[in-house]
Amino acid sequence: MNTTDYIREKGLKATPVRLKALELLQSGARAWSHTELEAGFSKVDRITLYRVLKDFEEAGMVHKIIDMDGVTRFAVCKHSCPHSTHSEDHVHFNCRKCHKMFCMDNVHIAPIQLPAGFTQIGVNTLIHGICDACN
Amino acid sequence: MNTTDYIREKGLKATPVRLKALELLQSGARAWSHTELEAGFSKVDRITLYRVLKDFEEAGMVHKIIDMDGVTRFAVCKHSCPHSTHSEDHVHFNCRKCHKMFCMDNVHIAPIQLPAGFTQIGVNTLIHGICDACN
DNA sequence: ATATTAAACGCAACACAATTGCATTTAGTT
DNA sequence: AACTAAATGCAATTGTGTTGCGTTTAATAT
Repeated sequence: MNTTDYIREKGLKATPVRLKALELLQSGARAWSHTELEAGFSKVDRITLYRVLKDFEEAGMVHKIIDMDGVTRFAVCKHSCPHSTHSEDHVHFNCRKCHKMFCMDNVHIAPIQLPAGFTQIGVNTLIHGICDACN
Repeated sequence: MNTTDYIREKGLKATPVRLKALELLQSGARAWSHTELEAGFSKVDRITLYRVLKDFEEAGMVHKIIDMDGVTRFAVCKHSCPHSTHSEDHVHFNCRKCHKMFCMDNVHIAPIQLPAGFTQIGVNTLIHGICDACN
C-alpha cells in the first residue's frame, strides 16, 4: 500500500506534511527525534509537526520512546499496534557516538519476575553502546 | 556513616540543601524527580537543587534515569558506582497510577544478544505497571 | 468542475524544564 | 577570628512541548 492510502486508511487526511513525515519515519529503520525530522523538511511549522506526530501515535502508526538523553523519539510500528496495547516488547539501541536510535525488532527479552504486589503492563529495554556504522 | 561525613567523603561541602536532598533520596528506595524533591523542602532555590543533583551525580552518589514520561529522576546508588562505569543493570519500575519510580535492586535481566556490529555499554530496563501500594 | 465543510495548518502566546553568568554568602580551613 | 574556594540565589536565556484562534485545504457532495 502506498503512503497516501495508508494515511487515509487510518482516518487521516493525506497532507504534504504527513506524507513527508511518514516517508522519513519509514526510512532508516530507526526512531526519529522531532529535531531530526524537522531537518528532513525544507520548511515545516514546528507545531504542525508536533501535531502530526501526535496524530500518527494516536492512530497507532508510530510509537513514542524516550531515549537515553530524555529525548522523545518516534518509530513506525511494524505490526499494527492499537494505541492502548502497544506491545513495545522489542529492544531499542541508542548509539553513544551518533546518538541515533535503532529499533532491534529481532531482539527480544526474557520475561521478568517482579516482586509480589507489582503488576506489569509493559517493558521498555534501552541498550546504549556503539552502533554498526560508528564501529 | 552519617550523611554529613558521606557528603564530605565525596569531596563536597555538607551544606543544608545537600543534607536535606540526600536524606530525601535515601528514604523510600525510589527515584525522585526534581519536583518531588523540591516539594520535600520548605524552601529551596530551584537552581541550587539542580546543581546539587548534578554534583551528586558527578560524585557517583546518585544515578540519573529518565522515566516513562520523559521525566528525569535520581536514585541513590547502592554500590559505589564511578560515574563512568555505572552498572545500571538493575530494573526500574514506573507506576502508571502514582507515577512513582522504584529501583528493583534484586531484579536482574538476562544478557541480550545484539546483531553483529553493535557493541553494548549498558542497559536500562524500565517496566511500567501498577505498584505495590496502588494495587 | 465547483461548492462545501470538517480537518489541518500556521502564527502568537504560553508553560515548564533546565542551564549560564555573576554577585553574594558560607563551610571548612589556617 | 580571618581567609578562600565552593556553594548559593537571582536574573536572564534556551529548548521542548502545548493551547487558542483565524485561515487554508483535502476530501466529499453537488
